[in-house]
Amino acid sequence: MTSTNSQPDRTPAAGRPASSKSEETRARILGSALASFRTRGFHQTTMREVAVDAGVAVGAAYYYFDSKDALVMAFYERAQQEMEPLLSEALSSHDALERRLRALLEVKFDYFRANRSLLGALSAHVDPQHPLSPFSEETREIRDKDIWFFARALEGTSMRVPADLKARLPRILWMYQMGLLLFWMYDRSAEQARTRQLVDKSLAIVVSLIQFSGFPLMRPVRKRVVDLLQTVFGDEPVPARIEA
Amino acid sequence: MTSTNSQPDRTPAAGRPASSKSEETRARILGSALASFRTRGFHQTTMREVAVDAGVAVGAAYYYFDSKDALVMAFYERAQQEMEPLLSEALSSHDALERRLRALLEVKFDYFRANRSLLGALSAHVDPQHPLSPFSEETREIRDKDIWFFARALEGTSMRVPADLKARLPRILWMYQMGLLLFWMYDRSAEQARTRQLVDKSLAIVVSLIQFSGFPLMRPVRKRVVDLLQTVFGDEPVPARIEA
DNA sequence: GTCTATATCGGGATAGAC
DNA sequence: GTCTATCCCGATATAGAC
Repeated sequence: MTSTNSQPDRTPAAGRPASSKSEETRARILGSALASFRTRGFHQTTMREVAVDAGVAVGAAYYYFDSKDALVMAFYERAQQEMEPLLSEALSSHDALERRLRALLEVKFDYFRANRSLLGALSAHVDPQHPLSPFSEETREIRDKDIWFFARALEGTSMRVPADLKARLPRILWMYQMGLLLFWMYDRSAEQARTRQLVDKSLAIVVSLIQFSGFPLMRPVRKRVVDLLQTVFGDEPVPARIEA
Repeated sequence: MTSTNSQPDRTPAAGRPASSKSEETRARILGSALASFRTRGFHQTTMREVAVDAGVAVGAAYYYFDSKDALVMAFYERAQQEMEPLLSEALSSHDALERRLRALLEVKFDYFRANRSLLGALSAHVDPQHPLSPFSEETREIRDKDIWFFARALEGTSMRVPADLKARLPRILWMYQMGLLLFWMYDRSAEQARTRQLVDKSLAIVVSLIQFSGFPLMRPVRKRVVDLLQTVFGDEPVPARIEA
């Protein structure tokens, strides 16, 4: 759980023109792995099963994926890639901040609905040193792309947000999203009704807070909070847009 | 990581008069395990090593502890037990809420200082279904005892806290503490300076918030927050004092 | 380059002899 | 209560077929 070199791996875009055959095998292995993860959970799934289900030898599975964890990483990457257009669309159809944020969240929940347990395997890693952690160096690119959508959600709205807070807000909102997803993953209530309530109630509060933050009276409080945020997150700026 | 039956295990208090010899072996195994966890980390430590260091066979180690995880659970229990008197003392030497909370936190940080990596192994489990999770049924007793100290911290101070919030606050403060410990575990700054800053700044804000919460003007905001808390934590009350 | 087959190793966990 | 032998699995390495 500590050292798992999930190498850059052989993505289609990585080199020559996608060598169809190989890509197909890779996709089949990833597919059978995800299916197994979904039905039996990450830990119950063995690489031997994955290989058999995909109709290849164990060695082939390891040829394409450096480790079991690398399969999860591949899922993570694929998810981000597939969600990007959906997230862009979500933003373009709403103006008010609350609606925009909600739209982003809904894309995530919809996309991950079928993979709740899998997501659990991922978020089991809090340690930023672990490659699969949402806070690791290895997942930075994915994370930054995602944070960027929260920056866009803020940009595109008419609400005025103080500059000092605005610089921190995308990352905070991303954290807020992660918290919601975490709660959702382990929400045992029917149809995750509790998560739904949590989203409604917390979103309203979050947006109010952002609104209030601009009031002159709130300035001293805001300064203290921004200072706190700086302590937690350091000086990392909002990631610049990474061109696809 | 999903199913790990760490059974109630054979604690001295569990049955006959402590059968000294057996207890001694058990303690030796736990001791060598913790030593290994500290120096080499949880994952690098093998049960074979633990057994050899304790001068027993692997099977013997498994006779006393159902799994490697059970060793961590034993550590968790022992920690709670050993910290209780220290926590009581911390409370009895301070009056102001901020001082009382800080004193509780300091006991935790001091106690766990030598075991930072070990604590990491524990908190790797967010899933409330996992026995070792700080939110699991298996750790409920330990958790409840700990939450109870936050209730005491609130009780013993002169600050007036609205009843609706007061009922929720001990659990919230416990969560706050868990967040701080989590940050601390992975804080790579020298001497965990960042955690120290985080404690100082956040504690001031937390106490201010509690103070403000009683202002009549804050009532509507407070109601919304309390409602939110209820959604997250359900109706679980502050645990009653469990008599030792 | 893509894949099979197979062997080996380390490590958690267990069964059964003593 | 304790030990030995064993099992299973993830990971890795290698030899070689195509």
